[in-house]
Amino acid sequence: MDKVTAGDAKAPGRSPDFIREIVAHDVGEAVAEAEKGGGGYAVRTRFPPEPNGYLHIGHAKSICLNFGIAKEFGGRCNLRFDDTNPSKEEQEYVDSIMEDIRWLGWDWGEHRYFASDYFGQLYDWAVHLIREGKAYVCDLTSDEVRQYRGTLTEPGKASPYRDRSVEENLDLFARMKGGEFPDGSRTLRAKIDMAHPNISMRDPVLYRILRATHHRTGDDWCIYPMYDYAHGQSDAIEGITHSICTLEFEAHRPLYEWFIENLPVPARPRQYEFARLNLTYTVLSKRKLLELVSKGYVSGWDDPRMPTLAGFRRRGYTPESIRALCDKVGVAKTNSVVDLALLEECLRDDLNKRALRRMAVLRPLKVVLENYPEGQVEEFDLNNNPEDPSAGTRKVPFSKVLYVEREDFMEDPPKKFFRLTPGREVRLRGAYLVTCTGVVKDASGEVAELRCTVDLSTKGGTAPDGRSPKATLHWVSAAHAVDAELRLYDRLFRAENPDKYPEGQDYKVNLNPESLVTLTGCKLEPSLAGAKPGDRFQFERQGYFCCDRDSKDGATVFNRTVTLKDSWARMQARSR
RNA sequence: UGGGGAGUAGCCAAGUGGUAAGGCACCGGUCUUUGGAACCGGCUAUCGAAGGUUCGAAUCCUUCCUCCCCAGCCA
Repeated sequence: MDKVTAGDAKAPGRSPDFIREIVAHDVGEAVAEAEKGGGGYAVRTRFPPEPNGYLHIGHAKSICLNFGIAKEFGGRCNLRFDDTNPSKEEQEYVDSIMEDIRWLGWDWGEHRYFASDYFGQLYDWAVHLIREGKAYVCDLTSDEVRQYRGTLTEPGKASPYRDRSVEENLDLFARMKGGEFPDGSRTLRAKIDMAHPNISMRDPVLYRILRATHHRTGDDWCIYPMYDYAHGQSDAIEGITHSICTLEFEAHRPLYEWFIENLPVPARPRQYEFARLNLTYTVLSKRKLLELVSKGYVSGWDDPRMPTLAGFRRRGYTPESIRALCDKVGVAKTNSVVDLALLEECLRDDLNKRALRRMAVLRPLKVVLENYPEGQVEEFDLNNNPEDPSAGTRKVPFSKVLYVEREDFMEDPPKKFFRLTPGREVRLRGAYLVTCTGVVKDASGEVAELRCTVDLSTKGGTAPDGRSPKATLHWVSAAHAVDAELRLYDRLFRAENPDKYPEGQDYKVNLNPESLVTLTGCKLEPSLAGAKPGDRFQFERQGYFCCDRDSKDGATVFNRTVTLKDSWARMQARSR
């Protein structure tokens, strides 16, 4: 038995949630008991994913809760795959789940288990229930079972097979296991109470016959335990003290407890329920995520628009930012929908402190500096991160022909537009103050090029007379620029609640047609040439970007993780 | 109309009989070589409603209202 430790029940600056309060209380009693010479215990939790899909941000909340509590109280958190339905579960999913939990920053040590590890024990316990007269083999079809179950307001009625003898049940159950009966022809059911007001207590199914190759046990079994029967007993086998799950299992708790009370299990875990995480502009149901992937609405489980951990990772989110979100949303029992903006803020807060700054021009507009010497190249030292002097500086080349952002020029600007316009002086970040002197247009009248003059006395961006333009622009030297593809991602759904749609439609009508805008021919400063997939940067004035794994030599690809806050854009939107 | 839960600001969420924390969003302002960041201020909540108990109620009692979950051989 692990050592009893109280740990720190209180995260700094935050009051403990109701589950941590329960755990702290239980640990307190265990410590007191241990001091009186009793056994006591250490906290044991578990994260129990079903390997039938990729982990998403909703799982992150559960992961942080379970692993977080174990860590804070000096206990342990097991990783247990709830793999009782081989028709939906795959090895690919168990691999991705482990990768994602590790990426999030948690470690289950040696304690990785599978419900399928317990199939033998679970079977023996089912036999035990039969012997006690508390379970029976039922020959009703699934339709009949449904009819016999009753409704929310009417009691069910007993299955005609409910009173089979122990011997007959034992024989039948063994033959179910032995493969003598076709799929779906019989079930093993608990004998509880067909009139119970809680429907999950009306003789729930424990085992069904199902011929499917299991990702771990292969074809060893043709009967598989149901969740309700497998979960609590798996908890008991592992010595779980606090079995934390989401609200929809609250009604199953009496059944969870019924099994624990009626079986010779080695421990008495207790179940607690909390509200799952929901986000605006996001769907998190596994069915929908699977549909988006399998029907090609996104490029895969790790498409940067997916709310999966793999998607967030590829998009450029940090594990720290996701953990910060989980920390900030709290743990309670109210159904809630958290604003996506909170997650974005967690990310910006993290990356603002850590991401190196770079200059990248998304939509290039050529600028010729008329009075700058032809062929001359200067190198400026720019801060890698103004928030963190220890991040140092890097060299950025400057020359006569540059690119600036097309959006940073307007020939006929509205009031309060501070950037480039004919006759106006702006600062080129870290370089010089320049003034727009001319506009060159192409045959169609589009602005093709800008002419500017440089004030050579403003080297580094400060004027000797102290004048300071209102705008500072990012730029890239044309001759030194690295070409890149930039993928500008936006929310996958345009509706705050994607599940609200017109009659006869479905959630997919809310898909955002502009969730991905791909830009090619973007111009990056040369220091970005060596970026590796996964590297994150702040492209100044644009947002945070992450080098994508699609990058090849000479063909760099960056994903936009999130934009910077843009008060100009907000102002524009408001005035419209 | 059965059972199980939940209602505190636009969104989360503390609060556990002593006079409503904090975060996000939003709105101002200061500062700024990122229209970013930082900093300051605002957002002044009939605590779902109505009764009651109490010197005192978001917290206790009663009734009512609204929302969520449960009728898979899914988890």
